[in-house]
Amino acid sequence: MSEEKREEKRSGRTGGDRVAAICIALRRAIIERALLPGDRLPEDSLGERFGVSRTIARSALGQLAAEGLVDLRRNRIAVVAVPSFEDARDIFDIRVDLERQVVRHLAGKLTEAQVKQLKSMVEAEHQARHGAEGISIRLATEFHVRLAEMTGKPVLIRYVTEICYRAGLSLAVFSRPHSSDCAVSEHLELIEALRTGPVEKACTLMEEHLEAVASRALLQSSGARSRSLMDILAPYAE
Amino acid sequence: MSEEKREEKRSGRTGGDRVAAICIALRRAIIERALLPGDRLPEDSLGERFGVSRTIARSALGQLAAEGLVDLRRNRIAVVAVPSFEDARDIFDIRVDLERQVVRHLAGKLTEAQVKQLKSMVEAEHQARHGAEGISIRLATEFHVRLAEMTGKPVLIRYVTEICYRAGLSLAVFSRPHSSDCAVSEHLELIEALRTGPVEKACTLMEEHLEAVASRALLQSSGARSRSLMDILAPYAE
DNA sequence: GCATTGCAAAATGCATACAGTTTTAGCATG
DNA sequence: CATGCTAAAACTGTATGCATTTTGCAATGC
Repeated sequence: MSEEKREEKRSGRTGGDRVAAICIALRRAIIERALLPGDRLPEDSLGERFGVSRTIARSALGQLAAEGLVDLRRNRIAVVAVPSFEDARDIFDIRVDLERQVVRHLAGKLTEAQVKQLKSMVEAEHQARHGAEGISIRLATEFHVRLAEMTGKPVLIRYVTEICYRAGLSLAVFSRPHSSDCAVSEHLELIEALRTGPVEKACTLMEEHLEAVASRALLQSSGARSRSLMDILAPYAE
Repeated sequence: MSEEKREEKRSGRTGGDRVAAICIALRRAIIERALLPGDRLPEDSLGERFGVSRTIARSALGQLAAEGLVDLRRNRIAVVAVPSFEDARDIFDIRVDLERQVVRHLAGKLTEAQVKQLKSMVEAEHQARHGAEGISIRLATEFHVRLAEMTGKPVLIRYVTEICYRAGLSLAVFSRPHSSDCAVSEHLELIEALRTGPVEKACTLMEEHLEAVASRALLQSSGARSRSLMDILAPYAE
């Protein structure tokens, strides 16, 4: 019996979905730009890092590929997806439609508790704005995902989440470094519009916000790096 | 371009032509209502039917689960997804947005060859309208998917395809049997509007068409059946 | 009659082995 | 120094085996 198995038994964990755990870790690494588009993701190293076999790592890669975050080519090492400029444009177009639906469902219907939670998330964004760029981007993304979650509509949540992560990945390709991709003030205005109600006002605000985010992504960043996958993922392996 | 190749592009997965082949077969069986919501899909039987190991069957099920066509629960047999009424409503809401984008991209820009191809597809629908109900539904779905493909936008194609299949699955749950879910004449009008051009007219037509499809789905069909998975899939295993 | 228990069969979760392909590294050659 | 060749290393594709969990069903008790 392997070390991991013993650990599992001792901690009482029934082997709760390890594929999902890896997906979550990788999504986070990608959205925080710890993993950049094109970075390689060999099944072996992944499995080793997370203490599972290739089977599990492979399954996680398949899942992420279905979400558009990973590129799989036959007999080739998986890589973090590299969205084309056209892809990025299409992703944002779809994102606008989806998030408009979120706004329509939420405008004027947020509870006090929800408003409070959203504000605290924006506060966290504010705190992080001079720290690591990756954290800011993740927090901004999580704000949008949280909004979707507040609709309570599983299908909408799923698509908004996916498209937000893909948008974040696209920005990693096309936005210049250190451009604040999601202005904190815009999120605050959005909350206010959602709280006070008029649907059209809130929709417009969301559209303008997303269009602004997309517009800020203009220059292409390159940056050859030589980093170790094992090191990058260290903080993400549970 | 072959069906499989298109599939590869759409899902971004080349990993295993065999996985893709099973996905295609199952999608088709589901959209044709040969497989109904709730039907069980054991890895063993699937693998046996398609001549592959459980590994491959399992991977295909994972892919379809990511697309919302299959329900996976830990340690349980996979089943064809059973969308709730709310899911169905949300799926159609998203579908309207996505297909509106398709229309906006295509209106007034279709080539003669494309118009011809679309018309021939509608003709096929017309031919099939008194045959097996499943075939009609599949052809109608393929019409919408083909429209999306004509935009040449991979991201849009992927989401429209997925949402169309999910919509078809939803109709299997909620539409009464023998209600023609996608009127042939509406598809013809749509082609005409796309050909002659005015974007707004075409958009409105698409919205009305999809709203009509959704509206026709009112009663719930039940139907306990005792059928063999092996038999059902016989015509779908290449 | 109906709920409950127990057990064998069935099915999944996961690791691993092996075959086949791609990538890499080293080395010889021009 | 660049280029091409070759063999080893690295990596993926797939099947299979074992452990664990669920399921079907008959026996049991109320």
